[in-house]
Amino acid sequence: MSTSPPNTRTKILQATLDLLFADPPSKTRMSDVATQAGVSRQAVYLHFENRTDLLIAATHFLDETLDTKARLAASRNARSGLERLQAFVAAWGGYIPEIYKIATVLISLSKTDKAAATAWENRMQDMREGCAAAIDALNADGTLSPSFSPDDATDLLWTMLSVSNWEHSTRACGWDQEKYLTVLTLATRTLFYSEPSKLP
Amino acid sequence: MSTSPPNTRTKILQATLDLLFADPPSKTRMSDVATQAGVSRQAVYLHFENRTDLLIAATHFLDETLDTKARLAASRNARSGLERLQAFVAAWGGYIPEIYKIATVLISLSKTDKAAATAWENRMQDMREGCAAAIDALNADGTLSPSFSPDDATDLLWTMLSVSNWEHSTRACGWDQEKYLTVLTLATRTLFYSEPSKLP
DNA sequence: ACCCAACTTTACACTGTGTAAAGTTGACAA
DNA sequence: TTGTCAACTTTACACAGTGTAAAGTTGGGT
Repeated sequence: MSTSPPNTRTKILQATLDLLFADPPSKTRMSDVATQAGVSRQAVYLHFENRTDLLIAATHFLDETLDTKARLAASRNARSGLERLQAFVAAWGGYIPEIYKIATVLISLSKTDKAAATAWENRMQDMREGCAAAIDALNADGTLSPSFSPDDATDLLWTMLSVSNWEHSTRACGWDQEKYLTVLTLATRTLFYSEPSKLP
Repeated sequence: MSTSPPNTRTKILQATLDLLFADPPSKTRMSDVATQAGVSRQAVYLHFENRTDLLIAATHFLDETLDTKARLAASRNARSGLERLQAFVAAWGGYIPEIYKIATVLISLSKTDKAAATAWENRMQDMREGCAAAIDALNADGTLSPSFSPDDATDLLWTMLSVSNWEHSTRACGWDQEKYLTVLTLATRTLFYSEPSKLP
């Protein structure tokens, strides 16, 4: 609804994302953000306590523009457990590239900054719930592989869909996004799905 | 053979490892290392160009004391492809906790430091060869799952055995080392091994 | 007695974060 | 019209950590 003049706070958040997703990659120092936003460095500190605070706010800001929740909720419409698993892998796997850059910064801040660590942990816990829901759906269908308990399957799926795995797949392995999705869909299916037995 | 008086270089490297693996965790600034080694901060710069150089040297130093090569070579004695896969998972999986701390530092330096990135990449490429050898052994036995090409299987195994996956498993998932090994052994077996067909 | 290499001491440049405080400006109100 | 207030700018500085520079010190070998 609102195409009103962007206030300074919004300009700063947008500038942060612009820099974070810039190609070629650029630094995201407080002064870079300020320059990009066309305000003074001090103005940034007027709106955000510190760099971590800014980056966490930028993450939320990005969520809004990406309509994160809606996209991840799509897998809830699947009819079977397997469908739901695959829809979740596709949704989350497709989402990662769009948050990758800021996720990386947040993760690396997490090592020294409690607030960043908590912010990232919360997102990862949300994501784990998606994993749990997919595994539970398989389990309800009776098509969860007997090799894994629901909890272990959830954790393993959670691990396999981590941002760092996506990074490794697309950087170190050199897979493109399509290949990543193909392989992960197949791998998770192989790991967690087993044909329903004929017996009741 | 040599229990000769440790020279300064060795004292510095040992001090670096002491700090890196200290519990509770401690900082590893150049001054911390110097203090721990009982030398001046400048002495550290006399032996190592910069912090990255020091940490890479410490990694090699750790390799020597851990006899890395020998441990990872053990899987070469396995008789079947499956045995070899499982031996490799066990060997590498058991190795990760011992290099985890320094690996983390090297990885985080990699983001800004070309030398650190190269050093870590080299190690990961060595590790990938172990993955490839295990997958090739399966393939030679005719027990590699037809779902994956040898290359894809190698990359996927490589990804699953990454340090960050170990970190996620033992931190976020809260698995202990034994559970990590159990789950990964089972998961890699499920993914990559298939019963030999009866037909020739 | 001298020298040299290895080390220490002191001091400083540089980057980036964060704090402090005084100045500017433009909108809105009395 | 003047005043005031919030948002912003400008300038300046403290602090941590890396890395450089250069002048001491010291102890073993010749």
